[in-house]
Amino acid sequence: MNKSNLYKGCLEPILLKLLKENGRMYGYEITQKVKELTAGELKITEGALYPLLHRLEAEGILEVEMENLGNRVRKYYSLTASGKKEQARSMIELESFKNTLQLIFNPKLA
Amino acid sequence: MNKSNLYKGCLEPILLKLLKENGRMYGYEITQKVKELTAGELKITEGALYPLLHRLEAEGILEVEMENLGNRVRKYYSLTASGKKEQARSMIELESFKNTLQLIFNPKLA
DNA sequence: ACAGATACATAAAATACTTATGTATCGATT
DNA sequence: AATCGATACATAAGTATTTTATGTATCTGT
Repeated sequence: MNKSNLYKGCLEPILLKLLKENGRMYGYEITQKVKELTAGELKITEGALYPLLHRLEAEGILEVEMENLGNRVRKYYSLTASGKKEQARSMIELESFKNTLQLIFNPKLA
Repeated sequence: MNKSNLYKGCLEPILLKLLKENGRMYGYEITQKVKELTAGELKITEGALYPLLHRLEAEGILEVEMENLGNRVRKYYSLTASGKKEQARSMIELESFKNTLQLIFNPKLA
């Protein structure tokens, strides 16, 4: 995902957040959106993204709609009802993660 | 390290930070300190910690002093000069990580 | 006609951690 | 004196996530 190890484990929450914000997105669009949002700091690799999309679809968290562009196919993903719950849970987990890091890295502020 | 995947990649920065704050620490002490600081939220496992300590020592980032407690041995680790640089670098990386996540999860505030 | 962008996909390797297990000492309790 | 939980080290197998590399194919602008 990136030069820094820190982003490991963040791809799923990022993906869920983007789908929540944007309704439906396709893979390539997601990679571009993240690059844009982070001014190039974070680059989602396709090798990480596509398998994740497939897994989350298999788990019923995402659903797919195929769309034809002339001769190409585009696969739009969106959150299912279960996916929306999972997204909310994921955000709570992220909050907790941030708070925990605060406790270690900014003990004065705690 | 924890139930959440998010902490992956954080162990090294946490360790370096603790050693910076406390001068020198031994493995078991580190696991207890993290548990204490985070009120039990984050538990460093020994299976993750000890190999990391060994690796960082091999890389010249940490140095060890053995200490005898009666019949037991305790291994105190501290940052080398190179380790101090690495610690500083690691904190900058963590800041950048936090800022990048902001851009994705709190786009309004950016 | 070609290069670079768009758009999907997978497989092997690397990485980082979890889980399980092992050894051994120490202190407190029964 | 025996047992248990805490202290203190260590490693190995398994799992999960991501990187790197590779592949296919279309579209767009030059």
